Amino acid sequence: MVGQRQFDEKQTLDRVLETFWNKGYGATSMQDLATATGVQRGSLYNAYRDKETLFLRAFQGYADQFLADAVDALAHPDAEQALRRFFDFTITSMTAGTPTRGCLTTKTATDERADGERIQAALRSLLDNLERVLQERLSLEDATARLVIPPAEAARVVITMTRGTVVMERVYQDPDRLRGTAGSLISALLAPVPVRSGPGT
Amino acid sequence: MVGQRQFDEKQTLDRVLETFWNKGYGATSMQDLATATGVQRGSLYNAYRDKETLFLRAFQGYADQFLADAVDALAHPDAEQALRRFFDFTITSMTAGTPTRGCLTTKTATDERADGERIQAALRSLLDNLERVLQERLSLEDATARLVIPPAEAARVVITMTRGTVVMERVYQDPDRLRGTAGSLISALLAPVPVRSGPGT
DNA sequence: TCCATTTTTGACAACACCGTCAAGCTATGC
DNA sequence: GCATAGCTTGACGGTGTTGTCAAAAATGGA
Repeated sequence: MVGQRQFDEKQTLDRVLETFWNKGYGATSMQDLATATGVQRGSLYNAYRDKETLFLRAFQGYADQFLADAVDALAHPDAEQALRRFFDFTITSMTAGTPTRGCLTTKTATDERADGERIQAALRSLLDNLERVLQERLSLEDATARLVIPPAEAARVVITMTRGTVVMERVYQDPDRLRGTAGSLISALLAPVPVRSGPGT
Repeated sequence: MVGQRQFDEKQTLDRVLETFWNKGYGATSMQDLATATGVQRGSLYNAYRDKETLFLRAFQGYADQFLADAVDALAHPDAEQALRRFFDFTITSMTAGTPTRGCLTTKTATDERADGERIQAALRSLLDNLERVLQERLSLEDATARLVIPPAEAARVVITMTRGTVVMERVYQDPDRLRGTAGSLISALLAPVPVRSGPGT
């Protein structure tokens, strides 16, 4: 292999992701990415064809990590705790940085200039996967025993709610408020732990 | 008064609003607004100082109307129907147009280029007002009788949820799905109508 | 050592954007 | 009818953006 790539691809994609995350897809220029990565604009074009393709590369890494972290958060034996950890994870993620960076998926979804079909598909894919793992967790018996609506519906409500918290974060910049609202939703979704009067069914 | 304004201000602001709504704040240029309104760019600068001020003017009209429509939707004697109408109104609003225009408030909130303090304040104001009218409605007795969480918390959950549906609309473009998710949330928030065994308290 | 291949680099064309400004126009009030 | 204040118009400077390209540099293999 001659004429090897002279920049660290992983590190570059990390910084590209960070830049897109902070500034949003539409507002990020190739020059911004060049500056952030230390890789010349021309090299980025050469390596990734265009801005959209570069975004998709970076987004893929983000999506994989996000999904894995979500699965981790949900892996708690108590359904209520699992949900709380799930919301906590998303809120912590979106409120990192100064100023807070928000949620890359949501920012991109609402960015009029991120209207490429491939980008839309990538967003759908991530949300579909999140809904799937959430539904799987909520289908475990400890969850179904307390859920006041079917797991599939609850999963969709929770996913939609996380998207909502992202928007509220943008407006109010108050993580505690978000956690409070998430807690309220959890209270509504889960009935109180049934008092067991014996080793019944 | 000499040298009168030569364009219809109301019509102009309507078209400005429409353009911002369709394209988003950041992606709308003054030239776009000039083209959409038929008013020259220079005239717009002369009349409204700059893009942000022009946006605020147009947004004020939008916010007033939105709030009034929300109050209308909530003015139903049955709490469940009131909530359903509320969600229905927001979903209908955001799915109008082709392609669907989404929600102006949410698009603006997540637009990195709409970071002016006045814009942020305008967004907060609208959401605060919405939360207030929602809380008032949910504090009526027919609602409190069925709500599984306090009215203030429920109002915040519902507002956050509407923001979430906006994002989901961007990604999936499926109004029925949104209505379904809203319905699921309503089911969770409201306990079944209590069976009255008599004219008790 | 030298060649072939890929990357890097800096410059380029074309376009869009913002905000300003001087000159021209218009309508009101005298 | 005319002066004048305010609106309109078109052009300008400066900046930023995207994507391309030819020339230079780097590198592994023959």
